[in-house]
Amino acid sequence: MSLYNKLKTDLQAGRFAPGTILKQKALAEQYQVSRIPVRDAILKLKNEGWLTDHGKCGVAVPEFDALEVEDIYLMRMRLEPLLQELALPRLNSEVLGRAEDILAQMERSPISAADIGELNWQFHACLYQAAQRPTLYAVVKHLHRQCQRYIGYQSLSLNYQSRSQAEHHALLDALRARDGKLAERLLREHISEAGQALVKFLR
Amino acid sequence: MSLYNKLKTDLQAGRFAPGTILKQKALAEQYQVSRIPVRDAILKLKNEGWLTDHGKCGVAVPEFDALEVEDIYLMRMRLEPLLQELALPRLNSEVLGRAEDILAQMERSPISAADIGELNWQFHACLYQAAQRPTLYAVVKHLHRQCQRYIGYQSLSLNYQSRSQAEHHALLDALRARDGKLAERLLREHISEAGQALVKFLR
DNA sequence: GCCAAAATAAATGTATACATTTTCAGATGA
DNA sequence: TCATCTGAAAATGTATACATTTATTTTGGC
Repeated sequence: MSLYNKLKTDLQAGRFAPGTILKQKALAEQYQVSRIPVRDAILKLKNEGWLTDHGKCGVAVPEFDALEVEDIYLMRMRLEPLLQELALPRLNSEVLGRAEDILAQMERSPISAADIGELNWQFHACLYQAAQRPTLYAVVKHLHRQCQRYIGYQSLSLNYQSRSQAEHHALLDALRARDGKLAERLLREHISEAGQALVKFLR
Repeated sequence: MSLYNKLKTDLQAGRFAPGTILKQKALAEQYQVSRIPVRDAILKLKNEGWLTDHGKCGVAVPEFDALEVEDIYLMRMRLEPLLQELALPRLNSEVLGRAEDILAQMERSPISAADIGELNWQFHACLYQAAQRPTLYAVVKHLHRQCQRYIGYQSLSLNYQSRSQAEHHALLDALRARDGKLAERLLREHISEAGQALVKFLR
């Protein structure tokens, strides 16, 4: 496992408080490697939003930023329905079945908060990939990953989780019925509600 | 000037044919540096779409991909009007004046194709930045930069350029008049036409 | 002659050492 | 007292050397 993965895991787990400033040398010693792999990992993590430049020297673990979350959800609300629409004609029973399986997995308790987030993405990703639009998919995936940074810290209320799960089932039904308009609306609302819940939590 | 900038300039100028496979050692010798800065530059350029992984070994200059362009313009059509709408209430005479100046610069001939692309971005960026939405702005900027890769190779027809410029003026007028609906429609059409022209050119 | 497997070559990943840049505490002067 | 300059310490950038992984060629067997 590369240092990049280790560092990302630790960031996702919240082992570095927001605002913490990380130095290459300190990280190298902490993880028992030289500074070269540290530099590589930092470069990648900066691109993914897990770290930000801190002036000319060092990188910082970004603070929580409600405005950033708002932006991300605004974008998701516009891009994900588009991607789903492009996927709709290509959704066959195999893909729909896989989506169903993932939903079933999410209902098996107990399950960690981090796993819920991952499975949630797996569910949508499985549908999105059917569109065979790598570029659009890559951007949507990137936005999801950005959200993970925030979701990782909070444990979603059980109340929210069950509503979210109901929405997943409704969405899947609409897709099965080839009701594009309905599916689009359901997805937009699904994202909107998740975004509002997260922004509310952050303030 | 860092190697990253040098390499990017050369890629933007089309000095590496699409499909070319680049090796770290070869690049290091070509640019007279060690492999460390080469690795850093490659990592960044991969993230920006200027290079793609080539199996387990080496990176490739990506081929032209009409589907990628289509995706990018579909996204831009949905994100840029949103960003402009958020910017509208904050557009003051200073920002509008700067936008006007940039338009004037674009009309000064002669001007290179690369400069037109850059000025075109400056025009929209100047308006977008007024929204003060760094996250949304960053994604839009990224999509623009991706387009540059394609635009760099073609020299736009004069016919298209004059129409595009007329659209810029119409857009600016709508913004000055605080007509959000009109500005949104004009921008969406502006992007749509640019996308269609580019996709048509690529096929 | 063709395929598989070992040996060789080449490319990338990483460690150490050194160069350059940036930071910051403390001295100096107005 | 405050701003600014300066020099040491610290951080990042880069080169070289070595380790590991991946690609290619060669060789042996069928």
